[in-house]
Amino acid sequence: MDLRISDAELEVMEALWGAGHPLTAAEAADRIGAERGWSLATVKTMLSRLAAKGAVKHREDGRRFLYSPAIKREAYVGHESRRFVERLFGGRLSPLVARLAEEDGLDDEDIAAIEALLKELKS
Amino acid sequence: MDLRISDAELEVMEALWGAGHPLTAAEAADRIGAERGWSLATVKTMLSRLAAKGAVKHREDGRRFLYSPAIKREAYVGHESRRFVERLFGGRLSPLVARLAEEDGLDDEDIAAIEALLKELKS
DNA sequence: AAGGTGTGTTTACAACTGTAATCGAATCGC
DNA sequence: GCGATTCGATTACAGTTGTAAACACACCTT
Repeated sequence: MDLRISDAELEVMEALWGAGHPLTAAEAADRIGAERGWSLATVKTMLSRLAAKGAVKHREDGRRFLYSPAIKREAYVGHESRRFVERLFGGRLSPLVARLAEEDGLDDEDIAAIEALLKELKS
Repeated sequence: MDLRISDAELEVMEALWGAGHPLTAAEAADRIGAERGWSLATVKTMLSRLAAKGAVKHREDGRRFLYSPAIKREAYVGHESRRFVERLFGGRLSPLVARLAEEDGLDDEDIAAIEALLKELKS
């Protein structure tokens, strides 16, 4: 998967992933527009671009489209995560943890969750 | 720091950070060109753009420049890391760890290093 | 003195991004 | 039926990115 999704496009993907069911362009815009302050036109552009990239697919429903993600969030997120640790940390996660820890990017809850995960991994 | 450094630009920054002392454009190109296969012209473009962004500074040495990073690698990397976990994981690191773990993005050595870090943190 | 060589600077140009406006066709409300 | 609304599609347009080539000027070599 060599699929790159831009920041703005990701916003739209999150709306689709979050909905859990296909959305029209207008519905997607409703789920975003508020804070982001986007016009409907912008959301439509994003959907077209995402469709061109193969990140979303659409089914016709009368004269409009119902859009849904063509890739799973986990897959995309996993891909980007690997790319990221590769790019900045030589593929190792520990230096990232170290860096965030050093800047107080971690609270106790997060730390506990990570420890639990690792414990799980070793069993 | 709202500084964005592109993939190609980062390559040049890594050369400067890696050198540990100021470099001329030609020297920077030497430290990169090989695998990346860039022309000297490309490296010069990157250095100009990085200078314009304030990511590198240059001192004159006769009729050429000696370039050095204007920001520390740790600062940049920390900034980007926060941005990344914010963007995809709501600011929590644990889901990133979970995702990578699930795709075998972690080897034993890395896991041990993380555990050691966390243990350190709690003391 | 003249021609090559190395510098930074300017210009190039297509692809991708962010952010829409416009357009032509279909449909809905009345 | 006909104007208003709503779609997707097309076009816009400036900024960033990747990847350089061209240019003007200084210096070095012969």
